[in-house]
Parts: sequence; C-alpha cells; structure tokens
Amino acid sequence: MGATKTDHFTDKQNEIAILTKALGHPARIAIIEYLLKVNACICGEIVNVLPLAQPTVSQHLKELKNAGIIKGDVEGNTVCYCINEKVINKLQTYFTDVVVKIETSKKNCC
Amino acid sequence: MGATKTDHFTDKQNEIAILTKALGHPARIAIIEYLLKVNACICGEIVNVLPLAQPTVSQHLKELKNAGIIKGDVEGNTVCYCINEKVINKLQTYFTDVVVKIETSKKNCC
DNA sequence: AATCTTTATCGTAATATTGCAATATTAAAT
DNA sequence: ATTTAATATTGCAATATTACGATAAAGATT
Repeated sequence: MGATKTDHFTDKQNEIAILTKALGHPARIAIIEYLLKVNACICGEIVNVLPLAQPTVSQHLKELKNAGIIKGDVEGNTVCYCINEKVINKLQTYFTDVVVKIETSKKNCC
Repeated sequence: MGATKTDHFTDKQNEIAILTKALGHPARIAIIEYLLKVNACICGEIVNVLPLAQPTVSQHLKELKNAGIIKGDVEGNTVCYCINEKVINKLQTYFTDVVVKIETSKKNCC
C-alpha cells in the first residue's frame, strides 16, 4: 500500500495530521522560522536562505501552501509569503488542549 | 534521493520536525486522542480501537515511541502506554511562541 | 525586442512510509 | 507442559516523499 487510510478517521484528526505532517520536515520548520524572524511577509529570498536547491525549496513551499500553513501572494516578479495565523492558532489551541487534558488526568497515570 | 538533509538544519529545527512528523498521521493522532480520552495510561486495547490491522497499529505505536511522544512500559503480558507530557509541553510551548511572534509582527504583514 | 530574474513544473532516481499476512515472542492461564 | 492472549517483527507490495537538473513561464530591466 503506502496510502493513508483517511476515511476511517474523523475530519479533525485528519486536519491535525495534515498540518503536523506538513510541518514534519526541518526545511519547512526553517521556512516558518525565517518568516517569523524577518518579522514580515517576505518576497523572494527564501530560496537563498535554505541549504537546498531552488526546485526543492519551491516544492516545500508548495506543501506548506497546500496544507494552508502559509499564504503566497504573487507580487509582480516575486511571491510574497506569509504565515497563515489562523492555522497556527489552530495548532496552538490543539496542543494547549492536549496539555490541559494531560494535567487533569495526571492522578490516573504512571 | 528521498532522504532528508538533516545536517543543514539546527538541532531544534530537527527536533520539532521529528515530533510533528511523528504526529503527521491520523492514526497516530487518534492514538494520542484515545490516550487522552481514557484519562489514564492504558494497557492493551489500543489495537481494538483503531480501524487498522494489529501489525499496522504496532508500527504506529513504535513510531510515536521512537519520537518520544509516548512511553510504553511492559506490564506482564500487555504494554502500558502513556503520553510523554514533557514532549507535548515542548510542542505546546513552540506553537505558543510562534503565535506570539506572529502577533507582534502583525503590523509589518499583509 | 532581447535579456535577466524569479518562481514553478517536469522528469527521474533514491529512499521512506503505509498497510497487512505470516510468523515470532513472551507471559499468563489452563 | 500446552494452550491462549497480547505485542512485536519480518517480508513484501503499493504508494509517497525528498532532492535536484533541466526546462518552462512570466514579469522586470535594459
């Protein structure tokens, strides 16, 4: 096989899995961190920052875009990349929720 | 190729990528959510809860264990699984940090 | 218009992941 | 000691991912 059986899981589970999967590569984490570091939407430059060839970076950007984690507005010659705040908030909320649930179940656990 | 170029990224970037990658499958999200739902460490039963064959579930559990997201203590005949609080906290802190950084850079962004 | 710059796409090789049947392992129960 | 029950491992097929060279596309520059 090799194909994930998404049908058997809930929409929420699939959604979180798609987001975490999209972040599950150091290059893509590095892209997010670069966008945070420059403290703005950045047009171009991302290719020069990563230790990977241009087509590879383009592919990683596409995956982040497909998952909805970044937005890419075409700005003339270059593309202007932005983190999608909503989606990151969703992940932050999710993990905060998990942490809270772990806290409350501590007494029942090893 | 097909192998990730981890050498070129920071330890922190690789660490977060390993954790998010391990969570990047709906079955593994479902496992985490089941562990939260039963509100305790659970011995056995995980295989029966998922819509996947036993060897497949075992493999997913192994990946979560390898990434450090869950702990599995052998308890006689069965294995007792627990979420590793520390690691989930690390992710929660990471995403909270990202959200804060996005907030403070809002004025410079689209 | 010709060229440069930036980004995307195609094609392809190497490797990884997903899933399961078959089998092994190990401890508990009979 | 045998059988049963719970997990793990092996082996394998199907598919996905990672990476990059070559090339295409499209706006900017000269």
